[in-house]
Amino acid sequence: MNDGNLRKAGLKVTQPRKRILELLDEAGNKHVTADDIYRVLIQAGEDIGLATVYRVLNQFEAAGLVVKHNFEGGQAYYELDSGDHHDHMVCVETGKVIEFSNAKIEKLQADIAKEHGYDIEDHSLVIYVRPKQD
Amino acid sequence: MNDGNLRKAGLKVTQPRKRILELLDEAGNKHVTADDIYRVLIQAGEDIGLATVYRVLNQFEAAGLVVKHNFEGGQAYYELDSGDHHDHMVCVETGKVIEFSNAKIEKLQADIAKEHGYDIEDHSLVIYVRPKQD
DNA sequence: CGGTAGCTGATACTAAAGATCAAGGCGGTG
DNA sequence: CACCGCCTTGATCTTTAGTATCAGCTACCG
Repeated sequence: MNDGNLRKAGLKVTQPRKRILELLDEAGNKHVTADDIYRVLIQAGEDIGLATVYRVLNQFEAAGLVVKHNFEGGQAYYELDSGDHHDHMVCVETGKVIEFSNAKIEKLQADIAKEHGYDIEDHSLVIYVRPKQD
Repeated sequence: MNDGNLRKAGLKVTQPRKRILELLDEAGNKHVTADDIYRVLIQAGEDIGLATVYRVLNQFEAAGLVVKHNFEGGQAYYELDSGDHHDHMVCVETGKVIEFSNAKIEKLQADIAKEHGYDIEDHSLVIYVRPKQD
């Protein structure tokens, strides 16, 4: 199935890599940490090392299979790269993460970079929000 | 001079706190890490502990005196809070950091949050760029 | 099948940051 | 202006995220 993705990335189709890819797929648009993945797999009786999880996630990122986010709080969060770029809104009360994308904002960013003589390589926009109350 | 800021924050005006505040002031809009500060102060012959630097920076942040940025790369960067919010553009080649602010982007963010039933608490926008070449 | 290059898990290690605690300094009170 | 309490400090230990190392294993090409 997804094995093709691994092959295309020049990675051997091994048990740990398949499992991690599956798990990321199941997670959908939930964002998980390396440790989350490790604990779920251990719980499931897999014989996997934490180092492998970090290694594999780095390889996946380099291969463009996953995207790594550095929200606040030290740990990196990962999600499958769905292809369409999006930004994140994190609720500071519930921890919920909402994805969104807005073409105008993207455009404005490109403009600003150009004004300063740069091209955009990448960007990270995180809006920290709290439930509207009135 | 700046001692008032410390007092207002309910912090005793001590040598380390004065030194760190001075140093942040001198740094201007350059962004420094806790370790940068520590090394400069040690170099200057101060008798200061790294733990103190971290502690004081956290207190400053809580007091709203400084802003903490989590760019990529593990270390947190600090700068004096000038009051006017701005975002950052980081050159991936030179490491240069450019500050900018754009009212339209701010507005769009507020709109997006509202659409989803949230109010903005804070936000972080970092554009990673590289010099335009043609 | 069999060889080998690439992968894995355990473990040791590094770096950023926070916790602990005895000793010291700030600043209010007299 | 000297004293004393309490906040602060520096040294050090601990924690946490992530990387490096390396002997043994495994996918996959023939």
